[in-house]
Amino acid sequence: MPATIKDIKEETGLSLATISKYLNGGNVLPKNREMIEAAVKKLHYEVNEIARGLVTNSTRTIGVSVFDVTDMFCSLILHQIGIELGELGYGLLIVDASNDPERERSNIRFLVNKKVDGILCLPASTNSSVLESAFNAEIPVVLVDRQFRDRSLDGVTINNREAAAKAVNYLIKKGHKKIAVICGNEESTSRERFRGYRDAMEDADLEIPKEYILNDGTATTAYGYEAMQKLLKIKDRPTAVLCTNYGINLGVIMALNEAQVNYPEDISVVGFDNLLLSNVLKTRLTVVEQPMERFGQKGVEILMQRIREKKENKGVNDDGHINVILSTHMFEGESVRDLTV
Amino acid sequence: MPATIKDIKEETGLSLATISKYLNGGNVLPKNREMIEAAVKKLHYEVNEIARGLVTNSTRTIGVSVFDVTDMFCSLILHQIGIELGELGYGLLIVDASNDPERERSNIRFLVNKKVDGILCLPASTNSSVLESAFNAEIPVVLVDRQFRDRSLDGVTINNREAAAKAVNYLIKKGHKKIAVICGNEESTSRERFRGYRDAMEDADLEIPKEYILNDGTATTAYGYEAMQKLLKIKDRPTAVLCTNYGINLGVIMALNEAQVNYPEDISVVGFDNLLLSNVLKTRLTVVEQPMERFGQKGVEILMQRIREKKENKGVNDDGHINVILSTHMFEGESVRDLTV
DNA sequence: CTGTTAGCGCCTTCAG
DNA sequence: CTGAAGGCGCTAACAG
Repeated sequence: MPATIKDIKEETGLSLATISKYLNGGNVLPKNREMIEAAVKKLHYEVNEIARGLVTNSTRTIGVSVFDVTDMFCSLILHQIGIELGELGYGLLIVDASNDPERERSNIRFLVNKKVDGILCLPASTNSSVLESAFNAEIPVVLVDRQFRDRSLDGVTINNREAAAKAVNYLIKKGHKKIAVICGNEESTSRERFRGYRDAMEDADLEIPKEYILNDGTATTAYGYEAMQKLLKIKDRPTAVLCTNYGINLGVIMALNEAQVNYPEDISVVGFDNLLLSNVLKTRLTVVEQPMERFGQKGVEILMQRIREKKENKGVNDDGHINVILSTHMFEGESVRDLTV
Repeated sequence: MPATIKDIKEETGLSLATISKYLNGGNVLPKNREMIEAAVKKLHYEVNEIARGLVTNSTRTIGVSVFDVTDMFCSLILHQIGIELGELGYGLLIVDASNDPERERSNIRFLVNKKVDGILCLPASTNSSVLESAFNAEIPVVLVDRQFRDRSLDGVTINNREAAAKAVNYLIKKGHKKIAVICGNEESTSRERFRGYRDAMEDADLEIPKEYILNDGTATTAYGYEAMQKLLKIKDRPTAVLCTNYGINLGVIMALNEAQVNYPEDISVVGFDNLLLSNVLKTRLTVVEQPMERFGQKGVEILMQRIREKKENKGVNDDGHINVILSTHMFEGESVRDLTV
């Protein structure tokens, strides 16, 4: 059995209170300090955070729920959040929804039951009801990357609509007129990016044939692959395609390679996120870059603020939300052909 | 404040014991059951796992420490472990070492303080001392993928030496004689794979020029990139290169693309792990496939066994270790040129 | 089947 | 600066 504070009381002859105070950084007589330190070492004493959490009603632990750990986007954000939280002396409890809303719901409940001080969520679900248990327990929640459809919460995102429009405008500037889009039909990000695509096309008075819109699946590599195959079969093939996320982009590249269709020669490709993939491909991809580190940074920052407020006000205040909008940047790779020359 | 068991006692008039029993699946009179259920719903009651853990001295939570969350290999295993543990009704606490042994050490301590019932570890460190705090607390630990240099623990691995030899023999069978290797110099996997490479070369009486051995860095994409660049500058260029892990493989592909060196025409490439990359590249990679799902499955299985044993024997028994060796498989892509034809 | 009583390991008043 | 006492929320014997 691991040593408890009692064992070190026996060892030192001091009282529990004194030892506890020492462990929490309080002032203790030098000789007592030494005695305690010696006992701690000798008995391999480690604080029982469970017991501590019970009395302080705070675990110094943040729950992080991601829609899919194997998704590069998620794991990069997890990485960043881990660093951020580590510096603040907070631990993090990571749970993976594997893109399953039901699992996500029970994951959140798990976090609530574990009494995390706050939750950062990259939701798989589109409806805020997955967070019900957190709301009931009055645990602060901050969304990262995605928002819900039914109501907006504290969060950090980019302006997805604008970003997609920027990408399309880039294509237009390069002389493209026949531009297709492949995007998911669920998450807020996909939906907003689709709107951005449409905005830009309309603003440029460009027609959008029905078969140029591929948005009847989830934003995965598998869907990107499938959608691109469809696109290649169209008689009036588009000269460019917008992939509204990293996964789709991967799938598109797979389909192009398989069909021996070259980019940018035969078709131009614009995607999102300048992650690993782009560096491994012979032809570097042109993409909308998101500030990956800042998602985590800002998310943690907002969450900490909320936790502080809750402690001070003795309750969650319900007046409005903070929504940080990060800026994006077009990375010019070599996957877009310039048709104006 | 979230509701406690006391609140639902007030609400129902029942005693704490009855309510507790109900919550833990015990038998209760139907009408009482209904009362409790109603109160639970009304008050949004959720068990406080912290308090429960304190008294049961078990958190039904497993700690998982990975060397790098952003590493595809890690995240796939995390995914699998999450599913496995979910089915068993266990939660998991994920911590990320970011390849930093110091961080890993404090992460493990964090898990210990959180009183996890067991730990699954994909270590960043090469020495078992990072797990000291877990050993002291007598928390069962199972290693996944990697072993330590100083002593072996319960774990699940592949036979890395054999796997690498298999890959080299494949190259030899295809007529290659000038085979280089790029591998890390730290983790057990890299070291073993290097030995396997040497075994196979020696068995075939093939010479290994010094400059064919690139093993003075960490097994990362960056190192793979750098090492491949060096390899390309050699006068007597090898006809094939063995990449001892996925990251290195990525880096190698990057370097080849950049230098406009084609594979398998100009140089053949064999790597490890048939992950995303292979599907995205035009030329499918020939690799040693590891059974990704089984790492997690077996790891969880062993850990659960240890936890059970500990509970029964009231202590960790120290007689020997379980080391499960998973089998591997050569996946034949198109990245190896057949020199025998 | 239900209720009463301890106590898990720790922190936090409050006296001394 | 130190000690004694109470309690965080829950479960685990018991006794009824």
